[in-house]
Amino acid sequence: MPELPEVETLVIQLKQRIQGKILSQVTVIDERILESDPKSFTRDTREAKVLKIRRDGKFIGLELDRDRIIWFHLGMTGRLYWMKPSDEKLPHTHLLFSFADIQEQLCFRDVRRFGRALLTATDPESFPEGVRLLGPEPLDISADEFTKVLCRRTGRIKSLLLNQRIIAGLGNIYADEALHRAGIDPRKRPLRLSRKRLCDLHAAICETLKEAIASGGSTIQDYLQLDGKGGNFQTRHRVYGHGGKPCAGCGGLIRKIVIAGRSAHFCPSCQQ
DNA sequence: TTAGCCCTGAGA
DNA sequence: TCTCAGGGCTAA
Repeated sequence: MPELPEVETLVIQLKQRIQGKILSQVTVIDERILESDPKSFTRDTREAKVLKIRRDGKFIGLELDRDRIIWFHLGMTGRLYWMKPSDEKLPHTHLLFSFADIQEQLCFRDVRRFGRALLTATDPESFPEGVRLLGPEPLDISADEFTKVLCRRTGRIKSLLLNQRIIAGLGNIYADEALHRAGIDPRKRPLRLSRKRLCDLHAAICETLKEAIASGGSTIQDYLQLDGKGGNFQTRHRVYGHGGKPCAGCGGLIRKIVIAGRSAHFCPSCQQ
């Protein structure tokens, strides 16, 4: 379940390895992962130079010369990894990218195929809808803007944080963790939260995301960094995956409930 | 706003 | 063999 910190970690590592490099060949193994025509995906990227790597919410974009961008969304189990010529290709590997001057191949695999890849032009109108409709990045906006975005909404705070059109990049892990840090019950509606508490939530989100990026993200099931190493932030989770265990803050039991079809973990006494 | 669907592997 | 995990999309 790669969220903003996991995707940001990959983007940092991709910048170090492939920024400025030339794509020598792109191989489509399973075209079901593509939202673009497979033929043009390989044709229009061949011999292209990677000018820049960008992150928009949970999307990764490789900006190429020739006015093209390769977009990846990792869904739940999507991974980008390096494969040495001597390595055996992992099952469920759908795309291979070879670069001039790099021996290893960059691979895109996704066991559950919730992820996707596509090629677009560079004008924002051509971007994938998921990128075009993205809400603001939590780390880029002020507490005031964050409050404005949320206060008009009537849904439950947890569901709103997961909605990419409202705020970009949060998923189940970091929404639960930030709500716990801010002491807010995930079932609460923003209308019933004071401005001060929404500001606290914004601060908690930023703090959680920054710590997670510094830890290389959270490795729970599938997520690994480009070089196959795991992140470390999972050891600092306070509620996510801790249902039925004692809360580090008060010793009470952490509850796991379902809100709009998504699991939510929280401490009923610390979060009101 | 929310339920259901897609998809596959892990664990009961 | 069944249930669960969940990001994002669609339909109700």
